[in-house]
Amino acid sequence: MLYICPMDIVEISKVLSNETRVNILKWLKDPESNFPPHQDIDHFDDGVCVGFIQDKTGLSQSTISTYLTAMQNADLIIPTRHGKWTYYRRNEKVIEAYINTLSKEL
Amino acid sequence: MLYICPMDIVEISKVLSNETRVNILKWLKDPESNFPPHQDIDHFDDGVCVGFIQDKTGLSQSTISTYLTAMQNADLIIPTRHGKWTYYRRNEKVIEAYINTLSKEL
DNA sequence: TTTACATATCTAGAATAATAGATATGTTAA
DNA sequence: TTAACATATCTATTATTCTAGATATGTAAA
Repeated sequence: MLYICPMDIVEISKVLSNETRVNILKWLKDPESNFPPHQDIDHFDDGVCVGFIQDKTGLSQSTISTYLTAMQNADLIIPTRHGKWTYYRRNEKVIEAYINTLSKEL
Repeated sequence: MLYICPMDIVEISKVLSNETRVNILKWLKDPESNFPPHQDIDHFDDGVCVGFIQDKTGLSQSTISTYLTAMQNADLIIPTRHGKWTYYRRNEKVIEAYINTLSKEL
């Protein structure tokens, strides 16, 4: 079981206090249903590229990049670079640990 | 099982994105350990009065009142008036429902 | 019926977050 | 190499949150 510092509750809650960021996490649960197929690779094993996420939200590229960086800093998502593209996938262990921590601490 | 609208994730996460508010929720889990006994009543059945919460945080009265109002608006705590004092206790059902919703939706 | 007290609300300044345009960085293709 | 592209970072503006002092409201005691 992954240990999440109780102080992280605040940091992760900050990420979840924005609807777009919550939606991104939800969409990444099921990329096949929520995004078109990638061109260079035929799977979503490393997640979804930034451009697709941006298109889906309708927000600017810089805003989405900022959001994804914040989510990555909170360890909620994991980036992988493939050529020109950065793919983001959920960090299931941290998400689960966060919910477990809430169950215990909150 | 209480239904929590997925949109409430954002509202409740906003409450939890502040360390003082998280602490208040934690303290209210075990008032006997975290607060002195009340004068007029010899129990914490309806929670803890605002003044005690304010003392514990060290923040101003108006700030704590604002926090408690926000937490009440998010249904995380329940107020009860006894004479001059307002007591706040946790809304366990909503807290549990929030965590359940996160488990399913997030 | 004043006075004191507990809490809520109003008002405002400071701090932080949201957001996008411009620019920089890193990658691939020509 | 240059050019094109994907993403990240910088800069700046607007919006929201934090926080407290001042004031209002509601309750109980004198």
